[in-house]
Amino acid sequence: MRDGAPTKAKIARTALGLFVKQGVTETTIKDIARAAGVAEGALYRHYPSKEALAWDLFSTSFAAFARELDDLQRQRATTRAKLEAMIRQFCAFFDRDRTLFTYLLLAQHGQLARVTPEMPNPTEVLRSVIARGMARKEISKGDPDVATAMVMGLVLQVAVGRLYGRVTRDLSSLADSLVAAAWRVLKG
Amino acid sequence: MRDGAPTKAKIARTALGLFVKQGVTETTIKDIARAAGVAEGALYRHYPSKEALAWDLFSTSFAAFARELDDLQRQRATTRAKLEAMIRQFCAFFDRDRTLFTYLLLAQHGQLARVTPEMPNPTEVLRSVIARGMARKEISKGDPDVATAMVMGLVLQVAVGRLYGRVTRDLSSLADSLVAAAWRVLKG
Amino acid sequence: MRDGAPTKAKIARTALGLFVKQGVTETTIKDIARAAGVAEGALYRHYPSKEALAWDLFSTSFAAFARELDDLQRQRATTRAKLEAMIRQFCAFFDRDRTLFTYLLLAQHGQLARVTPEMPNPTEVLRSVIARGMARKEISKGDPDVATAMVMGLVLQVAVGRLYGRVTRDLSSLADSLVAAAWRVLKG
Amino acid sequence: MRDGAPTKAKIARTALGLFVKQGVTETTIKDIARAAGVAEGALYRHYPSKEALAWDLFSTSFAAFARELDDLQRQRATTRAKLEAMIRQFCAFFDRDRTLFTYLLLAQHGQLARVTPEMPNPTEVLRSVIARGMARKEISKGDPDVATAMVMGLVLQVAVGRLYGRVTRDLSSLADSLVAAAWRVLKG
DNA sequence: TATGAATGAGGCTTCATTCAT
DNA sequence: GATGAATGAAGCCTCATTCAT
Repeated sequence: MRDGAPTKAKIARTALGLFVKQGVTETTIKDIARAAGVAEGALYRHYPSKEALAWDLFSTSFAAFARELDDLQRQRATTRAKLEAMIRQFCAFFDRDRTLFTYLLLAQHGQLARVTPEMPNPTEVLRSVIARGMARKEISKGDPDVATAMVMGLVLQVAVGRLYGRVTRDLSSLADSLVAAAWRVLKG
Repeated sequence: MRDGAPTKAKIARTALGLFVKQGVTETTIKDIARAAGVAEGALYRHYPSKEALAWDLFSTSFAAFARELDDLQRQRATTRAKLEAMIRQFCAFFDRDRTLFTYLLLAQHGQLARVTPEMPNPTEVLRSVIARGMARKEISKGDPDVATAMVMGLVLQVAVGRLYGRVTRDLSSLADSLVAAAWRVLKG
Repeated sequence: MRDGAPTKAKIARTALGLFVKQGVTETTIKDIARAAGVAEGALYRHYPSKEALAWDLFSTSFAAFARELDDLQRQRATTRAKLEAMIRQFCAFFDRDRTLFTYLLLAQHGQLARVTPEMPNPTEVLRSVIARGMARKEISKGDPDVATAMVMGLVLQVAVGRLYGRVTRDLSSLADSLVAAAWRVLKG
Repeated sequence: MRDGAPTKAKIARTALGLFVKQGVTETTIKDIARAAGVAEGALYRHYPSKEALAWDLFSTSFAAFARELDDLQRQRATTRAKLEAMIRQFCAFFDRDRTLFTYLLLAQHGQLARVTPEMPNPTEVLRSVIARGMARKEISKGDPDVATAMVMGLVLQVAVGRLYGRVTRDLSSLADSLVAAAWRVLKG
């Protein structure tokens, strides 16, 4: 993080880490500048405001992850296969970049409120898979929103446990268990 | 002489609502005072600081809820009955006081970080029930922390869905489904 | 200081102590009330404001002390006797009520600025004795204001030394030295 | 990029004047900022707090003045010459920068309480000269702390008189009288 | 582009004073 | 007379943003 990286990337990465660790509001421009090794004013050369930085960090990756999930899901035929691919992707994402995962899916900053229905959205992708599965009778019928929440919660809360150190194995190594549990929840 | 108790209660309730809606940091003393219909200084007769107010609100009810869960659990014999009682309690709590539930269990303010191991803790209560159930072979063996996270996530994420309006039925009316799903997760 | 004394006296004495120890501005009504064992509002039954309290404490005793000095001085014939009587009175006053002495003569609160020329004033009494002594040629001629300051400083700074613990004997036991020194200063 | 040094100097000088005129506690950040012609926040780029500013102003010059006195004293052989040099330095300092002199030696803000025994200290310098003079029998024997207080008071109170307008000549022009008076006090 | 000093609005808190009881 | 809760102005300080260099 010293100097090789261009300033903008350095700022983005540093800010992400601080946003996750302390929250967006609690992170000051000075914090970011100091940690990134640049001057305070430098940030404004690349982002119009702190809020814009927070949103840029969020929206870019949030949509990208949703698209990844959707691509994966499309390449599978059965609900079971789609679900499995998606959960494995969640786990892989977490293990690869815990900080970004947390920022997108666990942190309760205000960004989520700015997500519009048109934006690609991981929860929506999961929901559509589940709803289709119900229609196809591959899983038991029920409220698709409730089912989606259950599966999402199942996975995310284990990620939280990993974050806090209560869960000690990598998420990827728990993927089989997560998939099995999710499937039992959906299969009824 | 005037009785300060009603003012204190008004401040506490108002602050809770604002903390949940906007976050603790984002809520100003002026916000609280205005919404509670008191002067800014009034707050400081009842709480030493905004931070202390946020913590008092959290810690008092957090521990109380954990104790409720524990009492319930003790009065049941089987793991299944314990689990069911606890999940119903979560649902009832949510339906009765959504704001408080959110503040204690969903909001990501810094309060959770201040919970000490000695404090009664809802997650710990659930974990001990699950760990015991595994020992007694009433549920399938596995990492109790992972299982706890799964069940907790299952329930909490549905509460989140309800909060955001995606789930439209009261949690209590979904309790049966939640218990069934949780049981399938644990039963293996 | 518990209860026997009437409230007003209790407040006055307590306030004086705090004013000297911490300064008037730095002493709050709450400080006074707590130390005096009364409610905050009680003070306003006896004094219109904190400032009025500070001034009352000052002006009453300041003038009284000046009158004492003046009485003493009048009862002596020679400048030497007058000077000696006054310095002994300073010492006795300090030893008897160090706190009040400090408040009147050493503390740099704003009260001194409110002293009007008509008010009896210890420095003025000393000055008139010195000026008369010069006129009578009992002491060497010079600027009476300079001479007054020298004598006053001589005595007061020793009081300061006593206060801070650098000087360890009571002022009264140093009175002879102080008188002798003052006299040498004035005699030229 | 802008150079902060002039701003810092402006703040320091302005604050010093206000601290002397009204006292530290009675001087607000707004007062300083307005008088210095800068924004309130500017102060905090140069000093961490108002208290730190007050202390910095005090401690820097207090120690420097003590060192000056000590240098002067060392370059003289006799107690009489040392005393004379020091008193002349007091007078010159007062005449050159009355405000700073007042802040260091006359104002009763809390700074004096923070002076540690290791810090160079004008009173200590004077005391050591007097103590040595007594040991060498150049002046009459006695309590060196009492003698120090007397001489110090002699000089300082004349400065006070000058400040308040009762004494109308510059201190430097009174130096001879002060030295003579101090010497009479010490010579016994 | 980068730097970091300067700005100034606004946040948290204190505290003299008032007032209902 | 006394109590202490309530008021609200004002103080100190923070921090996103601007701007001279």
